[in-house]
Amino acid sequence: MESKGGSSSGSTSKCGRWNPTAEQVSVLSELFRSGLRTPTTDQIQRISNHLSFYGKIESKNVFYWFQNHKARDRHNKRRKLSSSFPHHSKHLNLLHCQSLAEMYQVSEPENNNRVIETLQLFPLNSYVESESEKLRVHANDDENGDHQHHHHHQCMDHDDDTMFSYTLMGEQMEYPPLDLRLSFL
Amino acid sequence: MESKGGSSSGSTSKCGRWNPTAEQVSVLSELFRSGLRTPTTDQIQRISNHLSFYGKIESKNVFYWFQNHKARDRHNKRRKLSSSFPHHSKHLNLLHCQSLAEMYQVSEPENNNRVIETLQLFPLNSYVESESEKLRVHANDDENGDHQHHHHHQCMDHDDDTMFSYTLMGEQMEYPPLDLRLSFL
DNA sequence: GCAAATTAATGATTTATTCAAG
DNA sequence: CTTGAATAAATCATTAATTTGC
Repeated sequence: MESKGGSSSGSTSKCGRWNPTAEQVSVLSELFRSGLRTPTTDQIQRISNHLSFYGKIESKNVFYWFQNHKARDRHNKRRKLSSSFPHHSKHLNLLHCQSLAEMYQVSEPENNNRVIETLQLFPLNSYVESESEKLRVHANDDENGDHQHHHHHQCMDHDDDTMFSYTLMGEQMEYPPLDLRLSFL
Repeated sequence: MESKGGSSSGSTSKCGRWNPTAEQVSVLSELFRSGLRTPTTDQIQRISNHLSFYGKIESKNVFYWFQNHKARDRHNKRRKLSSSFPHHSKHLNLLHCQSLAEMYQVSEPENNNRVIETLQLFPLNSYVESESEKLRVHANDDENGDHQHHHHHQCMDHDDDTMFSYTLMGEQMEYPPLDLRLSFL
């Protein structure tokens, strides 16, 4: 609420640290997106000048913003790459590949094999994957039987890859309660 | 009505497309609410396995469900956010894709001169994706403005790089539009 | 009550962007 | 500079809800 309270000279926050307004962040993000990564001193000065219209800002804030943003962006990208492997890329992987396991057989994670501990039982305490770190596991996937080749017409071939139900377990069971049903993760 | 007619192997519908049962949707929603957004192949497999108890399902259905749900959730949140911005007046409520103007980098006397050749306007509400989602900012290393792929899209197809004006968005605005605000560089 | 017609949801495809290996 | 990998956005398409006339 305070981030845009003062239109120009941000009086809201105690001047502990720069608190960018939404507009400032937008402009900075756009500059970043446009390819600007390490602005020159001159550019920093200009950016700061113009952003001062939206709130209190100093040149060093701009400098730090770009530095932090560059680093975090790189970090995020790296994490994203390492943690998510191809499930599906268009219909190449998921739909056309006979065995995804061949492609996705990643090595066994050392000790982090199981997934999302928080979810394992009751997920009532909502685990949120935050921007700082979404816990993600490169679990070795066992076979994924996604082999479909569907063309533009329906009549889809249902290779029911995972066709076993709880009836295997013997008795006729009711639907398990919702919260228990999540335990498979 | 018939959506759960077949308890397990959905024989009800003609296999046009997956028709999730209420239980399946419940579980998926619960997982989503718990923070799961892009399940790994392994997770998809498990989810599909366990949801098959409630009806016919395939892995790709799980995958698509999460994709769609994530996208639509994000979309809804974005719209909600943008509509709940009574703060700054007029020009702030640009919703989706609109590329209003392009701007050029003025020639910097220095050699370090980033380009910013064609900027599409970015959504102003993009600074908050959702409460459980990371702020996504992207770098772009498009240095020399050679876009070899421009498409015919309906929403944004502005190639006239010299056409822009403030008046597009209204008459008197407090803040210049974002893409123009970059012209100070 | 019931279906044809219409609308709203949502499953499934296609397209556009992105970073980063090569 | 090119291309691979992986989305996320946008779009297409089909199913369910619902409206409507009988």
